[in-house]
Amino acid sequence: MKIATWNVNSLKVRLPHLLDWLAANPVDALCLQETKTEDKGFPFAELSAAGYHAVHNGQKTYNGVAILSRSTPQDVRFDIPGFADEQKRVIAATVDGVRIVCAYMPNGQAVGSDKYDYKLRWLAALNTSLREELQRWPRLALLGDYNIAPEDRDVHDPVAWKDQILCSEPERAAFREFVGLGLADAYRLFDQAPKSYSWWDYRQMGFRLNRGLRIDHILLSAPLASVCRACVIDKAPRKLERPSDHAPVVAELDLPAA
DNA sequence: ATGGCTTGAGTGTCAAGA
Repeated sequence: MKIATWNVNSLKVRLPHLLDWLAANPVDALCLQETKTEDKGFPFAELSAAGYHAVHNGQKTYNGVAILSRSTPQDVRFDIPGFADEQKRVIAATVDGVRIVCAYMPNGQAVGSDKYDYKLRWLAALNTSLREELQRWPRLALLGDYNIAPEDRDVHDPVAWKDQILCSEPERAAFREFVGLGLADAYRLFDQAPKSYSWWDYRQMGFRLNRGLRIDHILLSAPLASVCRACVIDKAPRKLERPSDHAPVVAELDLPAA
């Protein structure tokens, strides 16, 4: 079974890239972030033709998350239980017996801003909700755009980014709190090339100069981490014309797919 | 350089991303 996450930065713009990528990478579940559309603009028909079910927590202009899957998604849940939030950032579903939680975590804009406070409250609320989710579904994967670079090795210029948004210590502590739930960073279960990132700024030739951050992650509960065989960042779509600024991340699990 | 690109909204430019 293969599971993946990709912040597409507008599904309408990126649909051709998405369909091409799915054809070349037939994963069993794909989490999307920043669909930036409501259901009426969501390409259910095109994805169905490509062999994928889709569940979507949509929002116009900003945010919006979806789970695509080959098998029928079950027990679909939206948002964070008990956390009042107008922003559509979470959708969860069970696919082939694996609980898939798709999250577009807040950016936070700047350390100390109102949005930063919201980010930290949001991260704490998600953590609380995952505690219960794990009780019910021990085989759980938390995939998405975390908007957190967990360590300095996930940052192209750790000195310039020190204590900045995406890299601040409270954000990194929140990431470690997810790990503290018993989740493992799938990417770090394996040897990886240094300077591996999942996002590059559109400006200043960020991708060509590999000025990036690793902020898109797949965290796996212990029963899944123990059967994880590989985790890769696929930079190919980032090289296309009009790319998303994020690359997909894929984890391969030694589990039967439907 | 509260900048640079990109998107969506909407037809002016601005908010937001990371």
